[in-house]
Amino acid sequence: MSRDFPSRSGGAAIGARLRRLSDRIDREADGLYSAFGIDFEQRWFGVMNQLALNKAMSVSDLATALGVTHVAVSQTRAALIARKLISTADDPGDARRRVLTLSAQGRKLVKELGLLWEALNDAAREVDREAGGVAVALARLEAALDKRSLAARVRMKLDAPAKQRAPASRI
Amino acid sequence: MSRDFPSRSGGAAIGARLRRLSDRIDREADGLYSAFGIDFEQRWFGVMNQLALNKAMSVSDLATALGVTHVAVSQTRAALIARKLISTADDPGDARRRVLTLSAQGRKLVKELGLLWEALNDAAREVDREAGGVAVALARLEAALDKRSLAARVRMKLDAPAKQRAPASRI
DNA sequence: CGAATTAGCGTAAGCTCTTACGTACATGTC
DNA sequence: GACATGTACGTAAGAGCTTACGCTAATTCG
Repeated sequence: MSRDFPSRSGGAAIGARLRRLSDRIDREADGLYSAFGIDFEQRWFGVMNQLALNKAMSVSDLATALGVTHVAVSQTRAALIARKLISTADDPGDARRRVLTLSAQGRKLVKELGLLWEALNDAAREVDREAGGVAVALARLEAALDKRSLAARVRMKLDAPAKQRAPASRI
Repeated sequence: MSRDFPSRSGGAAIGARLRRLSDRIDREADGLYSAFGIDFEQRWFGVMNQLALNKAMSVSDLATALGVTHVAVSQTRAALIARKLISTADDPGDARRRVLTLSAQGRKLVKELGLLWEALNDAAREVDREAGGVAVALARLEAALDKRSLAARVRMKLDAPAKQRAPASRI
């Protein structure tokens, strides 16, 4: 909570806001799977999608592709193995690596989900357009922070004695 | 993980992305507090800020203002009471309610944090401008989803037999 | 060639929210 | 006045990530 960036719009914390947004989207997707009688969870999407696109991937490759830690991928790996949707094998070229692939059952499910995923994607694009490009804005936000971190910007502002600051206005 | 909305930019899941962004911002702010020798956590900001602005507020008022559940506020309340930054009292007009206020120590800390918060806010606005208005885009995203949910949009797309769809393109 | 360093991955525990539930209180209805 | 319903809030437990750690394997360096 209390993550403000920047904190306007009624002072709603952006962190909680972002999380609520993503939770909402996931919940709606989960609801669609249920409505279509498909035993699937949106949080598996990334791994299943990547394996459908790339045949076989390691835990660390998936982590990089999905932008999460290898631990999160490992946790999803365990859930998908339990449901027999993927399988793993040792990498003959590197004993440290595990190669994940879709099982026959997993491929079948991905095929089944194809139309729904396509429609989800179309709907997501539509909403993003209406919102004026959230994804692009987020990419720019990441780039801006990479260029100069928030902490560095704050330090610059605190070290600028000549500049006259507006009166304090917390939000 | 695997939350795609929409899923491009290397397929990074927007959910994880949003969370990483907010975690990053919080961590940078926490780092600044440490650098200035101030025992404070960015996650308390919302509650402390609201109490500084509004004198006294109930748990549910804070929850509404901050856009989180009352449970999250209650959890923060406990942490801030443990650190003697706020205090609570019964509401004479409604025995169900607890009124939270800044303690003397809390007011002193808020005063101490004033300049840093202001600089943080300026930096946040600056980054938001460079990113092309993330907060505004997020507000529009919420509004678009309120207008028509993602699930409703998906259903419309699946129920559109006349429209010819492009070949399946998972991302 | 052996030691040091880096890489891959699984497990445990923590973070910061959430939902579910229960208790107490306030309000509305008959 | 009694009962039903709604509200406020605290606690327990869960979600979905994270960090920390440890083990094994591969690579680098002297």
